[in-house]
Amino acid sequence: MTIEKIYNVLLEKYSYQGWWPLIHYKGNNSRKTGAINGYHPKDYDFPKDEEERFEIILGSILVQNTSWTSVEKALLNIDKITIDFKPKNILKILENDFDSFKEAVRCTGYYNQKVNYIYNVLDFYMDLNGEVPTRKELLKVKGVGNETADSILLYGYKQEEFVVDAYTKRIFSFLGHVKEKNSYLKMKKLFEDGLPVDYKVYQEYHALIVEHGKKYYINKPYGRNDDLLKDFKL
DNA sequence: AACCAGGACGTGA
DNA sequence: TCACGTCATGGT
Repeated sequence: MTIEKIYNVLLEKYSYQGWWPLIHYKGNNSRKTGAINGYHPKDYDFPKDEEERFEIILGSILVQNTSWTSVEKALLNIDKITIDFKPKNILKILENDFDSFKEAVRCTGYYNQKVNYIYNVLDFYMDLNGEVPTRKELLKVKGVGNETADSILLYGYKQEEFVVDAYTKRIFSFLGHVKEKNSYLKMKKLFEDGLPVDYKVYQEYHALIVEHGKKYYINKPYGRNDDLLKDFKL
């Protein structure tokens, strides 16, 4: 009940976020905290093809504990050394020009392991043959944890899987909806139980949480200046 | 000049 | 399970 109410407050305040950003999407989308381009507010009909889907998957790995500005740079770097973002051709770059690829993603940090993670996901993706992966299958891939799996499913496959991130934990523990150290799955369930089962709502809510988190939940004590959601504290 | 970023993994209690 | 160290570049 309250979870849904907070969604409406955030949407009212920040409006539509247009996640997941895609580097080749050119629209009327001048933006916003730490973001550059590629957002597509109110349009939930993504990904439109395999290239966009795999760009989302690549981004979900690269953005682990990293700002999106760095990820966008990396994606543009990759774009320069590949024909397109089809997994087949990304794999080709990895096999034929490993060092260039590594250099392309260096700016996102942890680049040694991220390159390996990307290879693992590629390998996994090829075996799918176009099928939609299950959450359990995704989690077996080394480099894909809870949040990355849910991001891939929610934004890459329009599956109703709510994404929980660090800001989600900070905001909703500040509000008193969860205990400080609740497990990922417990928090995920809180949102999935409190919302209509709709991938568009899930996509928008997570993006709004990040936007709000960037504004009030970076510096400790978290939420100190959160004038927007203070009324919802339990 | 610490501190954080749209985390995940391996280890040892 | 759970707490903690590690991975690393770029911003503020």
